[in-house]
Amino acid sequence: MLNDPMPLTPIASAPQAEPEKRVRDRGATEKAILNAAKALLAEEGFQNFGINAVARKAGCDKQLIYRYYGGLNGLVDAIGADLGTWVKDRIPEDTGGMFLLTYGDLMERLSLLFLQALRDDPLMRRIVAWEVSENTEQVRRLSEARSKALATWLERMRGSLTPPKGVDAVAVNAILIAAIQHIVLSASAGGQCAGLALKASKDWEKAEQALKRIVRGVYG
Amino acid sequence: MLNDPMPLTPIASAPQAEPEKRVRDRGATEKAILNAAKALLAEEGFQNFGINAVARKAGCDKQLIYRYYGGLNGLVDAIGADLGTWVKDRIPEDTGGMFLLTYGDLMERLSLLFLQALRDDPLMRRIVAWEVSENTEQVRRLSEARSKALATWLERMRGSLTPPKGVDAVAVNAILIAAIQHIVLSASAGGQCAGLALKASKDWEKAEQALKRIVRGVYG
DNA sequence: GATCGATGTCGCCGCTCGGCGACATTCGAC
DNA sequence: GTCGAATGTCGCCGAGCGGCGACATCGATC
Repeated sequence: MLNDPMPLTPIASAPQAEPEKRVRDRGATEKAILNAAKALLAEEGFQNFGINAVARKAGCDKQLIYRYYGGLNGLVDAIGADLGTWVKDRIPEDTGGMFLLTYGDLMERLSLLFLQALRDDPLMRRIVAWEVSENTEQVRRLSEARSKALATWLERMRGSLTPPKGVDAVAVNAILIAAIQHIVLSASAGGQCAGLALKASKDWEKAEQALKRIVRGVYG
Repeated sequence: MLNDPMPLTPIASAPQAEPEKRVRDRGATEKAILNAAKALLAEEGFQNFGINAVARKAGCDKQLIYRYYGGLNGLVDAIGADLGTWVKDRIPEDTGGMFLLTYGDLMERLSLLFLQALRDDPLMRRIVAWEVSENTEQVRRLSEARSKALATWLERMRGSLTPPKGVDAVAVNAILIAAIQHIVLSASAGGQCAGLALKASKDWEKAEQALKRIVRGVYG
């Protein structure tokens, strides 16, 4: 994924194997930094996320992060902007709602899709965990970007379906989303949640079954 | 929150040289350390939780933490053991189940009780956030203690009621607990969750209403 | 060829961290 | 009284952190 850390160090001899010197390519460097930051966040979490770590991972000097992104905050903003692509990757065009007859059909499908998407996306998971653990400027920016991406995704998937009368869909859906996020986070961190094991796919089937039951219970 | 036997500590500030002589009381020092650790965790979260910070807050030398608790891990164990008291504080003896006719009644009540308890307990909130953010030895120990306390609480409150047939109560309840935990964490961190504001008591009423609806939907 | 801005690199600063060795003070047993 | 252990204190170490000034190198332009 990331370019190997340029063996330009003249330890033994002049590298004849490299006819062309590594180009000074600001765009590539910026990309390397951004990718390193995303990868670092996804792999290590926000605990060890800092200027030095990103620079190490990107194989560049940390000064460049200051120059190109204005420091960690700017870099986090860039990650947030990059999060917009999350939506496009996760909209199945073909099942755009024409087979979803009821709001319950829709929410059942969305719940399972969101669950799966979160399980498959370590970066998103780390960001969610970050959101509930800190309240710094960086987190706020990232959180806003994620929130917007999620809202856009829900909006696009919803189509023209409307929730049944008498149900506060915003509140209910917030709770459903909260449940999904926390279940995935718990599983990712400790392999279980409130006594429910969440490791084998059999475990996840039980969770999905329960989730469907809950959605159907409230939305019919 | 915690009884402070020493009137010398000003509010959340490093204790200066007291005119009053400080007695050599190992028990009191141990208590001060434990209280400082709990308070620090509750107030600052796990980000800045370390030997130096605890010692500073306790107004003692960090060496004593090593001596008395065997380091941070032992101190965390002590916090975990202390968590057992959580159960006793939150069992209303009078409404021990005799007015709860159905499992749905029970779970509705438990959900709201748990929600309120979490909202009122910053330490517990921080621990939950810690659980989903890290997977270190310390977190594992603390998490286990919390899990056991929660399970005990649920067990005692459940009484003799049994869930309806055909419902995977373990899975469903895990999702409900996950939802509550994440809602409270999100609110605590950012004042909202998935587009649902969670600041004013009016907001919380909406959330509670939605939660009740969900519980009733699945448990009747 | 000389110049100058863009790009990349190096090393220092002050700080906090966890850990620990060494010392100071007090108290109880004898 | 004496002495040893319990209790409390001090300061150092190596490491990592964010931040930044100064330098090195390259490419385009004149």
